[in-house]
Amino acid sequence: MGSKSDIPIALRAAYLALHRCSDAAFAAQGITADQFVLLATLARGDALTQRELARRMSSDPSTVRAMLVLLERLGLVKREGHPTDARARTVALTAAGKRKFRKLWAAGEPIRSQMFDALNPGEAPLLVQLLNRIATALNEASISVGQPPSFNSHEVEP
Amino acid sequence: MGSKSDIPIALRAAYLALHRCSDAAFAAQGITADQFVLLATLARGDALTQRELARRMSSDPSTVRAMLVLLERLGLVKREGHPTDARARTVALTAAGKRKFRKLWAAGEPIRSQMFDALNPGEAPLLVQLLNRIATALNEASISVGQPPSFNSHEVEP
DNA sequence: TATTGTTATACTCTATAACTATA
DNA sequence: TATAGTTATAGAGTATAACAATA
Repeated sequence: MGSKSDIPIALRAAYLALHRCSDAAFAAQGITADQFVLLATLARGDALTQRELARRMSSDPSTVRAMLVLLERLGLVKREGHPTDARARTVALTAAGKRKFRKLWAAGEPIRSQMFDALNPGEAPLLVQLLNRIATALNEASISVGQPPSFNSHEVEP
Repeated sequence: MGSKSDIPIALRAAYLALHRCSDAAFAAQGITADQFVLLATLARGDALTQRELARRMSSDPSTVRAMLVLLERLGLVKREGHPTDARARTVALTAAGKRKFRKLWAAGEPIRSQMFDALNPGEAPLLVQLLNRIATALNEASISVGQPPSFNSHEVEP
């Protein structure tokens, strides 16, 4: 009964530690940990719709919109009309946004190293795999609860 | 270079999935995931000071105070003067708070099971261990950055 | 002097619901 | 009818700084 109920606790403690370290590391550049995640998501897949961006950040379209308005004011992202779907808008990093992200990525390197170095050889991929299994299980569960059975095309990464 | 930068992503995805599932599971009882964590922390160690409570939740005294005011209004926790330190106040669950927590714990059982069942035998303790190592590494790092070198008595659990 | 807690304050993230304009 | 995005709105968590009372 021990480790089963310890999983949520350990997961929370690790994530909050990461979040605080990230906030501290990026504060000098006026960026929050969550804003960094948005920028990083754009950096690895530009010209996403807001919906797709929200999905990849495992966030909410409304939340993402508020963040985009903020980052647009800082000149780090730009939104343009979607080429084929007039309802949608595509989001991308500006040139300044790309420069900013490179600096942020460098500022975050010590954090990634600290996490990686806390593990023995081979444990990092394993950890990632276990976390992904858990995330998938939880997300599938919430679907089956919230919606009637249906076809769900459910991929994690492109 | 892959799994190293995947760790933060996977950690975030897993935690946010947990947080959303928890919010959904507790919403019917008018409690948030974070409030549940506070109640659970009190349930396993009653009569803590607010500072100690904040530390164990890896949160902030000011944040915890706001949550306590809210939970006190709901009649789930009570604060009393500390027996020996007149500055401090001890926090404890009320009888209603204990009943509430038992119901919440039951409501959260499916979530804990989904996480546990997503793992193979023996992987759960391993995952907890890896997460704890990461949290410790990150917390120690933030201390050594934020403060001049000094003696730091740094334990995780009593 | 250092510490516990309170207060005031502000900002970010989160999320729902109603709305528009397209598909 | 369903979807993409906007708007209004609300609340919850986070955190800093100044302050009182006490150690």
